[in-house]
Amino acid sequence: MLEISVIRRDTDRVKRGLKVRNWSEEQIQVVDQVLELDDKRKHLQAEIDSMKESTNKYSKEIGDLFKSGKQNEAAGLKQKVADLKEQVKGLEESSKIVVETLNNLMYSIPNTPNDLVPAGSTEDDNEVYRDWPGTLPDLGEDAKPHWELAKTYNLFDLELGVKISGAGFPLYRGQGAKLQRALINFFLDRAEAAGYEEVIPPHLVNEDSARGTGQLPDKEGQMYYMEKDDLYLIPTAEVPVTNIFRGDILPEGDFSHKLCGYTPCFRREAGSYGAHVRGLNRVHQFDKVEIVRVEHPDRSYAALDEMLAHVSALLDDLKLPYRILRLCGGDLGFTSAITYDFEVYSAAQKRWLEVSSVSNFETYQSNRLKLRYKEGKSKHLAHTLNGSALALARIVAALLENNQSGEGIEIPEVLRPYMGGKTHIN
RNA sequence: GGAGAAGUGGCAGAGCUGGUUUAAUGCACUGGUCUUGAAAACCAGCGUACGGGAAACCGUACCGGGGGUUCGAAUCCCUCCUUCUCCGCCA
Repeated sequence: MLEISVIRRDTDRVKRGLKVRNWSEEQIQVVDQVLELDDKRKHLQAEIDSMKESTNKYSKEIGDLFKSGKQNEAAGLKQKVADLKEQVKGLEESSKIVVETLNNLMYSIPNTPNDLVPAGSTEDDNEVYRDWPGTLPDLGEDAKPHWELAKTYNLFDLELGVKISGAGFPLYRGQGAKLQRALINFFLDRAEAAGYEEVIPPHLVNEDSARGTGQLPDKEGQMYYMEKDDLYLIPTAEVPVTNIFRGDILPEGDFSHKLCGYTPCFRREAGSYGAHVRGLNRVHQFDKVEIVRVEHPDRSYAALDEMLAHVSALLDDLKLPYRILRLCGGDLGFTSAITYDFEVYSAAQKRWLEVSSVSNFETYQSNRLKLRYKEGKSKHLAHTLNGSALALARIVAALLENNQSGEGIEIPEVLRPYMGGKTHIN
């Protein structure tokens, strides 16, 4: 969440940010409410503290009286303390309500967008940051969508997934399963080569973790929840990997934190049905390699550029046509200051599929995580970033469609070492 | 899952018959004295959060989390979590 000190100091900027996110003037008033409540909170706290100071002093005096055998003189003081405690109790109740209300409001304020983020309300307002320079492949009318190709070559089976689990849980098999494995290994090897340390994190996380990266309370309905154990299935590796740093204070200059991890991702995607979610376009479980960085505020945007270059290189090597979008305020994630989406062109469906999202959260997550770094004697919130590199299901969809031919599906050269040297799936 | 033990500041570790504990002591760390330099020795400092203050500094809270008893809780009670030992189960 935003720092209260920032809301106080840069009130106008915070409000402008909400406007970029398409908030109404009325909604934006929440900022003023927060400041009022914080004042209230401080007042109450000061009052409570000074009363407690008195009770502490009286208690000490009582102790001294007892030790010097003047028990009867303590009675009056005891009464004073009892009265004060009664008052404190009342004030603490008020304070609790104020703090709770304040926190809820704070949680409801999204990150302030970077100045580069265009205003806008829907995905149609996203800015094309880098378009595909070439012409898009035209496979003609005979081109098959990936779900048909999957049947032809026995790559994945959605009906079996339905039988075993339900809609949206694909079962990969044969060359399709191997292709998943190949892509995961390719992505991990590339991340490792770029200096990211590989981690295999837990796939279920507790509430603190889900809150730390901002999935809670904003996206509660998006996650699978295990009530019996009070755990959430991760919607992305971002959650367990970023939470590695929850509560940390990094030593001076210690910004070598580049992590990558493969995990399955689980998303409820409630209410998303219809033709546009066919096949692998939108599923409840998919595989993804994520890259995560913790950076000094002065260098986080340089890191973001590196991450964009990293993801671009992956897609270049897979020979998939793609474009990069800079998300507009209305489409920007709640916790993000700026997000670039990568979309690949899926030639049979003739549509762009989002395969990566690379974001700088600046201090929004680190404030919730209490992730700081030391600089001299002071401590400051670090910047956190992450990006998909890459999400598999839609990459597979595009790969199958774009690479189909009479000889089967051509395997991109960079994947062949992972596919037993084969050039085609057939 | 069952039985038992334990969780104290960066680490180790006392306190746990409730009130000189503002959490002892050691190590680590920082500054200083000494030294050509270093080590050793000695001296001093050394946690986090919130609030007040220009600052020095002051106040409050924190001894796994939450709640309770009491004028007063690291210390007593309840509850949850975690770790360790033994047993059971198991990839």
